[in-house]
Amino acid sequence: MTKDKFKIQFAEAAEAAFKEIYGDIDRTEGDHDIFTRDKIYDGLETPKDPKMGRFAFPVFKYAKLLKTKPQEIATKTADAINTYLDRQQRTPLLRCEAVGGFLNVKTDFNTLARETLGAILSQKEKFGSADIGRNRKLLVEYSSPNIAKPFGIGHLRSTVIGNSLRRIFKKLGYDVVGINYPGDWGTQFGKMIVAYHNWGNKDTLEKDPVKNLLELYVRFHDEAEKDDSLNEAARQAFRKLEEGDPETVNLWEKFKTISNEEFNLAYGTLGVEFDEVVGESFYNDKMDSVVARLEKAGLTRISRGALVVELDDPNLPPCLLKKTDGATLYVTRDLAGLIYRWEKYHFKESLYVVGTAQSDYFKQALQVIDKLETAENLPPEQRMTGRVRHIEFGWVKFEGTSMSTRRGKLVFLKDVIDQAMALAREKIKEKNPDLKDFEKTARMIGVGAVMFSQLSVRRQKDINFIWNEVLNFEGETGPYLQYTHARLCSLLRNYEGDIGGEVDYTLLDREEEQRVVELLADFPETVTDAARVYDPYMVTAYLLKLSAAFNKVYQRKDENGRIDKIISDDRELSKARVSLVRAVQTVVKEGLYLLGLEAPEEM
RNA sequence: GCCCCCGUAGCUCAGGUGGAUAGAGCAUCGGUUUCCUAAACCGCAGGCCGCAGGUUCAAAUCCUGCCGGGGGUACCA
Repeated sequence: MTKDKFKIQFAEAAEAAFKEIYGDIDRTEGDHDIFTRDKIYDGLETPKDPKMGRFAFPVFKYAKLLKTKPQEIATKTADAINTYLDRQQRTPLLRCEAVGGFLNVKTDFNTLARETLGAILSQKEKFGSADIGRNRKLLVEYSSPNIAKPFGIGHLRSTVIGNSLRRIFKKLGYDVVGINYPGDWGTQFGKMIVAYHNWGNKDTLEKDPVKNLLELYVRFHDEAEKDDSLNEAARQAFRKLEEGDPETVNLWEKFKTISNEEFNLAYGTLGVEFDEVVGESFYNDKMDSVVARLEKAGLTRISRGALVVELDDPNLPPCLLKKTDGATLYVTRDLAGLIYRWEKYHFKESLYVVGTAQSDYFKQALQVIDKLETAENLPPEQRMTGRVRHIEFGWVKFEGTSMSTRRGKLVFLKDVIDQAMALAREKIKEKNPDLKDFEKTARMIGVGAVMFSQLSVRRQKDINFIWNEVLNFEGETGPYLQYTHARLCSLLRNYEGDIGGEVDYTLLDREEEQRVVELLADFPETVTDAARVYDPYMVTAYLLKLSAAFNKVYQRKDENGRIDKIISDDRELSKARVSLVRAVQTVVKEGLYLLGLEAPEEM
């Protein structure tokens, strides 16, 4: 956690004040002193209305213990805190005010502005960075699409969330390894192989590979409903693949190549990056040793013809390692992957950005690992239990209905991006026809709108993909943030003077401007917050607030109803305001980067 | 059946470890541009926070039950 220095100062002063006034009362709760600065720091909240102060401390909880009305506690301690602060500081930075049972704290604007804006202008995009992750290896697995299926918007969510988390943790100094783990193995390939033999051929496959693969996939499930023998054939085909039958392997390779080309195209347009791409099949030769290890630990048994590990959790079925026919399962490879990655990286943490539907499978896999490490009596530092985390997210529904690859009912990412870009072109033609980087900007905006759609709610929630909302560039959207950034850049282009050197921040005396400064000061905490809950949404919400606050400054009107311009004849005032603009631009750009969106300078 | 998640304005969502009059955006309606990019800004309107109890000085937030939606529930991933 990046701690706010103002809050720390307050907590210290409050501790001293409480002890001074209520020193003779037994202040312990259990064996903990309730008036420590840490407790007070943790009890700080943000007032509903920013006008009430930058932060606040409720004292209701002390009323019973101190046998005093909350209002009285607040009034008395507010005075004592202010006195204490006055003694400590030459220039008072904080001012405390009792309102009801709250201690509302206001920070001295000049100090806040000087420190915050100064830091942003000198650190630039490094503002908000930290080293709390130093020497900590962190793995993030995301995207992980299934080979032989088109890249639909269903896969988009993991891709976008993971990509963002990778950037957020890097910013905090973690040594991050972003991993793509495509599903290139499993019974589904048996299905594809059978489908290809029955209804496919080389020519149609080469003409439109991706489309043809989907057709085969859908047709298989269609026909398998009527004819169960197809499923049996698929199982056999998969077993042949596992046994290394050359012709089957060959076909599998072809499917893989086709899909990889499509995926890489998608990652390219989205600007999504990975440090490592390792498919499920990579673990094919690493499963035996895992199974052997589990057997040696005495954890396996045969149940209904399958090799399983029984779990202690009564809510989970046994974890299947091998099917009756000896073929492996998804979880088997995942276990191998878990162990392989642990041995390779000895990570501090390993994150799996995978949908909530697989939550039970993760529990199973992790409990198997836990049982194994316990059975082997490993010392704590050699155990990965507790370091692996399933970062789950809700479904992506389409216009209120659920998508299904099997029924061919899905939305292609490419179509979505094409439509978004088409709309972006239209808008540019309408609003800024002379724009130089026309196509490039249209792509930034279109892709930004699509990616934003995946970052606009907390990850645990389902997302309803609605065309009208994704293709809307107004209000709380990606293009709105990008537009704000472009406007900020435009101001910087228009300003003739210099920015650095002495700036008189007291000139930023409008309420709207001060609100922006306060928000800028919150950026570092926002980044650590997003990391703490593993959710880029925290950054999204922050950027929307910051942009809205800045846009208010931008269009603020003076007493005469005229726009109070940032750049005016008043050189000192302009300088102060443009410094603010520069700071906002820096933070918006960096925030967009953390989300994985590009920040156009003009649009 | 059992387990997990969710239920806030017409729609999509915010409301960190309970706190000060429940907030945004979209849509609707009205206003702002002799232009520092109106992809913006301002305003009107819109709510028994699914229902019923309980804990608390204080509950949208915590506990229990019910109703409604989604997901999972050994040989798919």
